[in-house]
Amino acid sequence: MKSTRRTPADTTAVQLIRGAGERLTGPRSAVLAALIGAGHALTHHEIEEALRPGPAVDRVTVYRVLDWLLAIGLAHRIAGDDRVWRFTATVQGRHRSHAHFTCSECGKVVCLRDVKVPSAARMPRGFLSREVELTIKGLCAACH
Amino acid sequence: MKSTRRTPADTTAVQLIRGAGERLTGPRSAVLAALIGAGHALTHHEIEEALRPGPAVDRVTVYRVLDWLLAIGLAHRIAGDDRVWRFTATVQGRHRSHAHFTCSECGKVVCLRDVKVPSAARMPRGFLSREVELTIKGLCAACH
DNA sequence: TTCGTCCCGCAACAGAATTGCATCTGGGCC
DNA sequence: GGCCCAGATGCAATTCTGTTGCGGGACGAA
Repeated sequence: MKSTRRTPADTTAVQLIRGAGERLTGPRSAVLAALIGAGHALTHHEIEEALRPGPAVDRVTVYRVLDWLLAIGLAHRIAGDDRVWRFTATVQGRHRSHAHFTCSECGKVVCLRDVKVPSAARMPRGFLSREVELTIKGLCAACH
Repeated sequence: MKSTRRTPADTTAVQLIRGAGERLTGPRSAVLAALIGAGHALTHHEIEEALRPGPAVDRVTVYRVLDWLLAIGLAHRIAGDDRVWRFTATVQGRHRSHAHFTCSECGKVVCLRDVKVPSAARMPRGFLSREVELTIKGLCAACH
């Protein structure tokens, strides 16, 4: 799918990592570029696929790069219904509340930008709300 | 925690299974009673704990009973942020849309009854919405 | 009581993610 | 440009969660 040629996503990825003052390495920019270039949330397996044409990257390294992206806030992690983590590049300015669509058939996850999420809700005594996530389950265009 | 003595949850569980016209067995009523008696969503591991004082039940049997409870609609399954399924007894009349709270610290999940969930949302072309789930992440009373 | 369905327990398996450790490297510093 | 080391990477082994196959046994209808 993706060629080894430099893409806009690559340069964006490098800029983001540099801008964050973090160490730049091959696996890091490659994984981030894959997330940026994808139109939906990627599983670890899909990320490996996307990295295929380039130099080989160890599975464990991908996991560690993803953890690192989460830690510095450049990526976001979603728990799907198939017990597999999915990752997206973080879009600036949208952190706390957002909506996702999950396909019950193929597991595909996409971020829904237009859906507004209730920002607050009544909680049991002593509970603290930090983040609100709205998940819509159904069938995607391909499985419908 | 729970004694082997018969509890209200036990009798409710037996009634629900009988009422559904399903075969009644020890593991089935025990698992359902554990779900009914708990104040929050239970993991498979927590269910095993809850069953501990009674006769031993195999791990696989617990999984199968849970699948069966899902199939006949007596239980509901929630995907937590820690890649672990959690289960609750289904409350009559509340199926399609509901809200959960997840503790980012200990992973505890509780159902929120008072929160109303947006019933519909604008979807990308060709996508079909079946179920809407609202998840609030934060800290529970114990971890706060 | 008899009997057939299907439930249970045991064992082996599968997939995702994590941990330990030795090696290598990005980039700050001279 | 070359040196150096914190920390990033690769490999192997392990943990954790959940699934599948199969033979024996129990539930409940007749």
